[in-house]
Amino acid sequence: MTGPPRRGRRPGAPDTRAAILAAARARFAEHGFASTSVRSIAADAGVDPALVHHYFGTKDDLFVAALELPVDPRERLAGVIAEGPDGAGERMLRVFLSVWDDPDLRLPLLGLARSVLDPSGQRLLRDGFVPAVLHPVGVALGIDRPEVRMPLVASQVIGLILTRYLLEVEPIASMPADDVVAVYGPTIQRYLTGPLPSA
Amino acid sequence: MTGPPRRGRRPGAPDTRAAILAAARARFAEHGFASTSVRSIAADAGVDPALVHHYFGTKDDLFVAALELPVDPRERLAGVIAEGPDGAGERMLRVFLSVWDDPDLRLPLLGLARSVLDPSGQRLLRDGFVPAVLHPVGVALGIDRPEVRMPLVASQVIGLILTRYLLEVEPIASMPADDVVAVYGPTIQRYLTGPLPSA
DNA sequence: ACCACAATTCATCGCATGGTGAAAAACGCG
DNA sequence: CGCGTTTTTCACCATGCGATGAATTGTGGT
Repeated sequence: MTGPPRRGRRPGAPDTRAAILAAARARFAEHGFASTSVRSIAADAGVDPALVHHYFGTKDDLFVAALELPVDPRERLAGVIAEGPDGAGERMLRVFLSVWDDPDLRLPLLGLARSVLDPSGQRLLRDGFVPAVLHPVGVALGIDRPEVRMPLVASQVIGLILTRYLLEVEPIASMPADDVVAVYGPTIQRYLTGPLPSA
Repeated sequence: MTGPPRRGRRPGAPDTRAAILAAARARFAEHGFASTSVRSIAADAGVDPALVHHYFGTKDDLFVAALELPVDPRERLAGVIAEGPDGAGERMLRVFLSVWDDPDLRLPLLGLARSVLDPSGQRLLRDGFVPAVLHPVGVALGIDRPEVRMPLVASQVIGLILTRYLLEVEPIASMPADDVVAVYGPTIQRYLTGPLPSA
């Protein structure tokens, strides 16, 4: 594969890059995009701010580099679809919880979620997550009026994520995943297959 | 009542104050606290930035002045309590919707909600709204384990408010209030009086 | 007309931010 | 060693921010 002599990555100390990425992830996760300064990230990484800009470009570039998700969330939802609409609410919920409890995904997701209220994140959620991730699941499940039902699902999932992981409202934040599924599962299920007004 | 000669408010043009307040409300509602600059507010009001600081003090002072709610939200919830737990979910929902549809409250509430993810707003919601507004309602309703049930209610209400008024996810954003109540009422009701895990 | 006081503007200060380009230090290889 | 590349730092720039205090304008009361 490596045609030419492959001379990249010579010296033995480019883990600084990783340090910067880690610091960026932590900062973005805790304070969101707008309230995070490149300088603070550099300080956390013990590095000159210019170096940050040297490795990753602008602050936006750093943001997407730091918050890039290792896996496509849609893959994880495949299992939900396979078994049809019965119990799909509970299964979806388990997928979301397992994703958020994955240590590799936690910080990137927090970073994205923290920035959900400024314009870019707003569009990402409204024009990206709901129509590109959630809606297809509804279609694949074969439920009626997915364009109505999936936003309803989103409204509860967003509320849950927000209270559990961002605001850390007790006792939701420290509730075992099984209890969360037991409480919210029926809600999601009702939004998926229950009655709708003016149908 | 006015003991001394009452010499206040001499000239006939202090509606500039009101203009500043209106501009502040609009800006805060659209961009939140952090992303709003005093200068932009002054520009909107057609006024020098220093004047803003002259009337209202610091930016934080302006924020609380602009977002002061004309009424105590708890008053509006009184009617919900009176009739007991039956149908309380639907009644609570109607109260929240009527509050958010009140033109006088809309901008202040949006301003508060937009700032819900930075530390101050986070505390306001987690340590203020839930324990000081929602929890007492649960206690007054006489339901069991209100410290668990009311946060559940909060998680759905927050998700609904967010998708309907902040993110404006369709079709939730343009759904008639009656339909909203029909969809979410049973959910809230189940959180109030339905089964709980490990009880 | 004059004066006191409120309303408003001007000119700045100090600070933090994102970004840039050139210089310097560290390092591997021949 | 000494060269070339990479890594890292230094010294800046332009901008936008919140805030301050002095000056200016406007207005009403007497």
